[in-house]
Amino acid sequence: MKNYISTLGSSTYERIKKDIIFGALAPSANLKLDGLKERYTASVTTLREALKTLASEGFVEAAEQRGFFVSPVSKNDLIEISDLRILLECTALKTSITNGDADWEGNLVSARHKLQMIEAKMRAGDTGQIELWKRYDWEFHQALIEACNSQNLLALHAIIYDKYFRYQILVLTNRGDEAVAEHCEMFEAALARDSQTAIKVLERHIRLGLEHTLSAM
Amino acid sequence: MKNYISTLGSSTYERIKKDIIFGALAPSANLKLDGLKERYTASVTTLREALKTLASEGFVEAAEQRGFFVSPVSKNDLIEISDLRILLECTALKTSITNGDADWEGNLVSARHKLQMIEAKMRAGDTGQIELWKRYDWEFHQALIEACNSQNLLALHAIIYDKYFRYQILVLTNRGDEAVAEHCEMFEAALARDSQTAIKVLERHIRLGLEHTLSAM
DNA sequence: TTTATTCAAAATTACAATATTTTTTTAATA
DNA sequence: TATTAAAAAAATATTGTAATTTTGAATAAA
Repeated sequence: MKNYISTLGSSTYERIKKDIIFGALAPSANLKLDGLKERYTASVTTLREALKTLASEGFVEAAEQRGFFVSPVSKNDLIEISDLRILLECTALKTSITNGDADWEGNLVSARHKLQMIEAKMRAGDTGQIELWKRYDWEFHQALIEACNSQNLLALHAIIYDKYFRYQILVLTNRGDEAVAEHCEMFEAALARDSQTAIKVLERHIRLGLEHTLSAM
Repeated sequence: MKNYISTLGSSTYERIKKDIIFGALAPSANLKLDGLKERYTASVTTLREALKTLASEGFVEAAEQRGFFVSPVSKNDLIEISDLRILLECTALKTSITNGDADWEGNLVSARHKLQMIEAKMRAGDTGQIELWKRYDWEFHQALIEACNSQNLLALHAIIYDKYFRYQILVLTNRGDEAVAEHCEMFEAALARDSQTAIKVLERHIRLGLEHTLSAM
């Protein structure tokens, strides 16, 4: 269940990635190796490995011989990312609802329960657990599509999800109640094996999030 | 136009990737750093950077603390990759045909011309230019979807295309005439801005390639 | 036959050397 | 004097090597 991070290399990679997604490393920020060495207490070797990997995933850009910087953000990029998320996640959702077994249902119920708990807290004004909220939102969406029978699709989706999420954090404000209701609808439709409805709601969910974020940029 | 490779790091990355796609490094092959050091005349630092990047793209798998190996192949993986290629490339093709301008048409005509030339040679029995054939096939498919207005989509597609291609090389035999005809049909449909037909042919093109490869595995 | 222990192989990481880019300073020209 | 060009210096990225850690195999003890 837990994602054990054993080597310094992989934990450094995870930390930088998290800092980019949550904005601690701002879009377009210059990533000097000397600076990162202090910040993450790792050697250039380790840091470059992490940065190269992040570059290949698109969280970082590498300017040959001139270092790395955090991938910039733009309205156009957000639109591309949102369209891709709709494409990938809806495709996966459809087959997942068709194929999902009892384990899938159980896991989905569990994920939705945890998401509801944190959503209630957030609604009550507790904004100190954004990381946990991200995790539970992710686990819910992941649980929905997990039975899609394509590891390759899930892998691509995971990256796109994170990129979409960075924009949400960027504008800080949350859609709140509306998004919570969409999660409910998706959950109900999925359990009822109504993939058509589930997909429709998911697309709306992503598209409204896009519009909300766009208007705040 | 040309993809200049300036640092040892990026050229090493490209060489290993090519060796994986063309099978010089066989599926599941163990990638010991000492061995690679000789083969690519590069240091472990450089090699690890390349391998980590390839791992993040899925051409290599990294077993923490126990080294790297070439990603294995399987029928199931090929099916996943083919489905993803259809999803991504058909989506891109649709918008590309809608948006493509005169430059797009010109580039497409050029790409198709070069592809036809090499296809004729291949049909005549010249099998010594598989790398060039790969390049022209790629450039043709890329030219078709280039105007899709999503760099993010094109980036994901590029990786999936390469993974699909590795399987084609793996079974060595080529569909030949059939595939050539499909390229023609796609080209005509694209220029006629008949995206429905183009998409239909593209899906058939990929699916027949899949079946051809599957049956040889 | 199983469990420790030791040894060898291999991966990970730090550090140092090299090469490249960027900035600053100096010199030359209009 | 202002402006451009050249040279030098500083900052930074890239790459190689060596030290450290971890794993896997071989041997010895239970």
